[in-house]
Amino acid sequence: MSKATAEDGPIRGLDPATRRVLAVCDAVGAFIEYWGFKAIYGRVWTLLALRAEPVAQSEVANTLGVSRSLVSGAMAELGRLGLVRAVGDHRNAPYEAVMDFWPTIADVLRGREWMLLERARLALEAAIDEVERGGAVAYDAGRMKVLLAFTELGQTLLRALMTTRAPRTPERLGAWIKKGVSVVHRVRKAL
Amino acid sequence: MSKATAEDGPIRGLDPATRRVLAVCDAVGAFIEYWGFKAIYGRVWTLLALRAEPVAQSEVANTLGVSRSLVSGAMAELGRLGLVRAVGDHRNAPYEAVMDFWPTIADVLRGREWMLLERARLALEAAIDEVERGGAVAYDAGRMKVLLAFTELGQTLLRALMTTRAPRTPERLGAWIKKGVSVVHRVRKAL
DNA sequence: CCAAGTGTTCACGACGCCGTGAACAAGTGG
DNA sequence: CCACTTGTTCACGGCGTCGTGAACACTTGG
Repeated sequence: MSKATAEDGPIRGLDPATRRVLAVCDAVGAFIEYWGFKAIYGRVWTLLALRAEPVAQSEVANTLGVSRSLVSGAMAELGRLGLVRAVGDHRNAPYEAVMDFWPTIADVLRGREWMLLERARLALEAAIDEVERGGAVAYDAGRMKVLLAFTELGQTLLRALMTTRAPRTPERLGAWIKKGVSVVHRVRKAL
Repeated sequence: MSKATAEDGPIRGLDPATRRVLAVCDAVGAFIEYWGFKAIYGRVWTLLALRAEPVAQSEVANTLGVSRSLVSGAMAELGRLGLVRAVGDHRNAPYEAVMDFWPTIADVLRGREWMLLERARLALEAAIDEVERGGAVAYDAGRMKVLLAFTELGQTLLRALMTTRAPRTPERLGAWIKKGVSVVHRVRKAL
């Protein structure tokens, strides 16, 4: 947890708004770090997302208090993921955040969580088959089937998330999120 | 990804069922590793879950091909989390898996993801307040509100997951999982 | 035309984490 | 009673990763 945050370096003497924004950057960075990404990705993207105008890499580095090389790598990866875009075509064009990050999340879910669940599912099916035919009494086929059901539930949930598309315009996005909240409440009561 | 798996060591010459089960252990371990736990927790728990009878720590270590010290630490942590239980009260009592792992997942979600979302939410609210009153034109309050809505959606979803309790008996669990699958499908279409 | 600034690449140092093996405590069986 | 097994603790080695700073390519402004 002793990662570098915005509190390091001579960042203290900034205007209050920037400090609040840096707190948000750190919070988002910590959040997505738990999702297997690098914290710096979240911090860079969040800073770009909250800034009204595109920002140059060096300014990002200064504001976040990290080196330019780190920002360069992060920006390249974010651009490859489609989460960030250079506005203008010249080399030193400043960057802006892509606010429609759902496709990227869906891609990541598909490429990572799905493969993990699929691998577990196939292994479980093979084990069930082996135990039920070979009569290996040391293992419990019933529990295997419970775990198998969970992998299938997980894959169903993932498939639903992957095929859902959030609206791209901010107004519609707000309504969509509100609807999502109410749907979650309904499902909660249905179970 | 070059972690130690069941393929290491002299594990090759085991009966087919055990090899299938070890594949499942590795798959679950890899899955759980992406959720911020140690892979060994998942491997140990899965082995106990698939075995029909309680197992001693040393046998777990032999089967998985890891040291006893590693199994000891993992077993202590799993016991503290309520995912594993010693059957019998003497020191060398063998262990069995607790199949009702949902309360543990809920605890983890509450203690970790919730705090991360809450931190982001508070930081965002502070930033919005600062920008709207101070008129810091460099930052975009509208985008902040979009992110704030997402944190609220996430917290609503989390709260629903945390307060849901899966049934404890295997038969009911199967029905519950099936119902969950159909609910997911309905929600998918509703959006 | 050159000087300052910007973005990219790479080798390096530092840090943290994982798993091991050895030493120790506690039971068990002959 | 003693050898053997089991479980626990701890210092260590190995490994991967993260961020840095220096060197380089490229652009821009005076």
